[in-house]
Amino acid sequence: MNNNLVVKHNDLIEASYKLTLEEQRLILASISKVDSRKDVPVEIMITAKEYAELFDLQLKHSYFQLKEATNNLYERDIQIKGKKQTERMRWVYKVAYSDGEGYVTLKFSPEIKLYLSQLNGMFTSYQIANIAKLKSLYSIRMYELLNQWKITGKRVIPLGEFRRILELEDSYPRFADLKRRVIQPAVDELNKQTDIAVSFDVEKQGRAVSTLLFSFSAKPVQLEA
DNA sequence: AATTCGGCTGGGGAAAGGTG
DNA sequence: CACCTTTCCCCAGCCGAATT
Repeated sequence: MNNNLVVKHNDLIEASYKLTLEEQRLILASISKVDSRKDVPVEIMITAKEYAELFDLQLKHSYFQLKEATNNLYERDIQIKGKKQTERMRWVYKVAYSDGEGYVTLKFSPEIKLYLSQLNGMFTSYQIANIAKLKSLYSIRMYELLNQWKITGKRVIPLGEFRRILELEDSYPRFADLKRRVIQPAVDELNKQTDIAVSFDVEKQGRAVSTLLFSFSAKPVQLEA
């Protein structure tokens, strides 16, 4: 057993991608099996039981969820901003579901591995338990983006950058809608379900919002359910 | 211009419930 | 314990009206 720690290079935190909640959970469960100081295991195995326990789900529902999430994940891609180019790649290059045995295996793409292992500096880490209760699509991403700046407790993100990271460039053209359907729900959920207390403000250029300003701090230690 | 608020729709998450 | 289908409800996403 490990301590279910997720460690990602910051370029991965700020990469542009979109996953469903289940796919996101699968990725995080997989990453938690990687020792960021060492090499990524060739193949990672997740059992339905582990999955259910990590995210507090009923076991009988986790089989199908896990199977579907795994198959969907195979199709997902991610764009990572390099120095000169933005690279597009897949999360995994192989997945398998073992019928009758209740587990999946997956292999991270070689390129993705670069952001998960042999890390020294420029990475963000947190416990899965801190985000296990999050259900809203963007909450987990937001948690990571904030956590990256844990030392200062402040995160400033240009609006365009925020949209790029969450792949919301073509959605919610009106900022008011983005705020109501994405930012506010995520902030509310983080305040309710995680170990940090968050508030946010905006900066305007003329009349339009140009930058998001998040402030956050660790909540006083509370009892874990 | 921008905002908030109200409301509509489609799709998906997850609960309910059942099989072997 | 492993697996599957059906059903329901929530919410992502969009839009109009009133307001600043």
